[in-house]
Amino acid sequence: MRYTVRQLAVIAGVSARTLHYYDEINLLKPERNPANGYRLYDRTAVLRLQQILFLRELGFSLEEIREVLDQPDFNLLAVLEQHRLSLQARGRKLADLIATVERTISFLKGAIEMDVHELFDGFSEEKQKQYKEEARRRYGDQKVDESYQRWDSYSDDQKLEIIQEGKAVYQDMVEVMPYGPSSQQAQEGIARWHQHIRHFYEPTVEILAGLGDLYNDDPQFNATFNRIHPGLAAFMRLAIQVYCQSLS
Amino acid sequence: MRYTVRQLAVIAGVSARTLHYYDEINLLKPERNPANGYRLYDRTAVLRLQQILFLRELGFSLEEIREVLDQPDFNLLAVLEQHRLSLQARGRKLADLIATVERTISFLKGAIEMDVHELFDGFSEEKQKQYKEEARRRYGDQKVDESYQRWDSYSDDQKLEIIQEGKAVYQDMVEVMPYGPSSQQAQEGIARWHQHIRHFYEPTVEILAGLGDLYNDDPQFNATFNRIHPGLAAFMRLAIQVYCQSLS
DNA sequence: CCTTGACATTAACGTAACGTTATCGTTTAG
DNA sequence: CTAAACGATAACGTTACGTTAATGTCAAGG
Repeated sequence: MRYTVRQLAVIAGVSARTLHYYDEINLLKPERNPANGYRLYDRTAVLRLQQILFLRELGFSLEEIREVLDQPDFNLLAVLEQHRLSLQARGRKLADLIATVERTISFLKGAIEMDVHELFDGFSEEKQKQYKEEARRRYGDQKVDESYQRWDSYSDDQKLEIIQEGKAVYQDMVEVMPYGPSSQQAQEGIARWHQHIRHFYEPTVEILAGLGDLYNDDPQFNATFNRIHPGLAAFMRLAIQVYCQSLS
Repeated sequence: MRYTVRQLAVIAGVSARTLHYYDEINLLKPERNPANGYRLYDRTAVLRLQQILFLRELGFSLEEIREVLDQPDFNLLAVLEQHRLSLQARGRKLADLIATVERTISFLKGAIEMDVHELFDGFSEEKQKQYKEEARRRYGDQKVDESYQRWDSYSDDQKLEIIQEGKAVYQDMVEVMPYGPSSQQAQEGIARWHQHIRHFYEPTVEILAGLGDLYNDDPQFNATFNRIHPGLAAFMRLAIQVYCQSLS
């Protein structure tokens, strides 16, 4: 009994194109019917296809499969052991990747909380208290409480949206850096930033200037800004100072 | 400061071709020097490239990266969560694959033990006893014990080598099947097989003939041989019979 | 005998993300 | 002024097929 392409394809659960391709790359060459050129697969071809599909499922490339099958005295065990090692290496890489993505996710989540309320609570519990106390000293209990209320009144979606806006604001600041901190462009950027932080509280001139200092003097804030772009923290402080002068 | 392709490529640790390609697919389009058509990458391009490379490291496709970056209000967090899920799915697939390979390896190792001493001990404990008793009845205690000693004297590596040789022997038998069991080719194959099984014991004519019968009459042996090639068991028996006649 | 539908064939392009020539123009160092 | 070094574009190669497209073959029915 010999099979035509489609017959074998159906039996083996592959496409006819796949068999054509295996023929083309000399991986599985069937006999031919001289009358019409049809491919004819006999039992040995079926067996070989089984082997091919088996190894393919194990993740071997067709090239490797051909090498293995065309080597009459190949050591399947050694090949499989080797293959297992490379699969495990891939697994480790994938695990690393997932870990990285997860770290990024939690970093972003943390950064959102931070970014979101960075003006008062910052990063760690300790820092949070520090900022809060400092804020209470500088701006009074009322302002601080009001700020928290304001922020908490947003839904999660709204919070996210605001964060996105914040990112855009800082990105814009980066782009106007070449024009200098007192340039028209930079001042427009700071004005936008001014609007933006209204989501957190009603900013007074002192608060604005204080933020400019905070961005520079606090190592973590500083790092955050300079990670967006080197020199951004310093640029922001200068631009904010100019902005505040123009307000008064 | 603007960078040329190579300059940026060196800074970012990618190839110039990569930058050409990103330009080509509209992922990162630099300015052009109108005089000579050279690409010019400014700071914003550098920033965008950083983002691209970051997302690429996380396993995003360039298509996805473009969608993400060109959406000004994209939700990076949601994208990452989704991405994490697909990575984890890939991880599960890989783990399944590795498990399959490992099962195959231990199956093969088991099969080797079986294949290796199949002539006396076979597959299950029960079968093993059956074969052993049958062997003792047919060939005597001494022969059987000697056989086990002989086999046990080999190292694991040597055992593996012998198994490989066995596979080659049976493979050769398949290839000479078309010539018939009494053909020159088949008889040479049996002679080689005869040599091969010396690794297990000193074969007498009775043992040889008995093995030919065993290969056919025992369902598991029969299946093993016919899995190598349909009809191999029967072919072996016939060829062995001819071989034994020529010996006496 | 002819048509029709289901099959067969080969040829060709498309995929993702570049690597690798190959040819040709431009810039720069000596 | 020349040669090296760098820029540009064009085009093919990679993997494992999927997907048309054009064309030939076979069995069954009218």
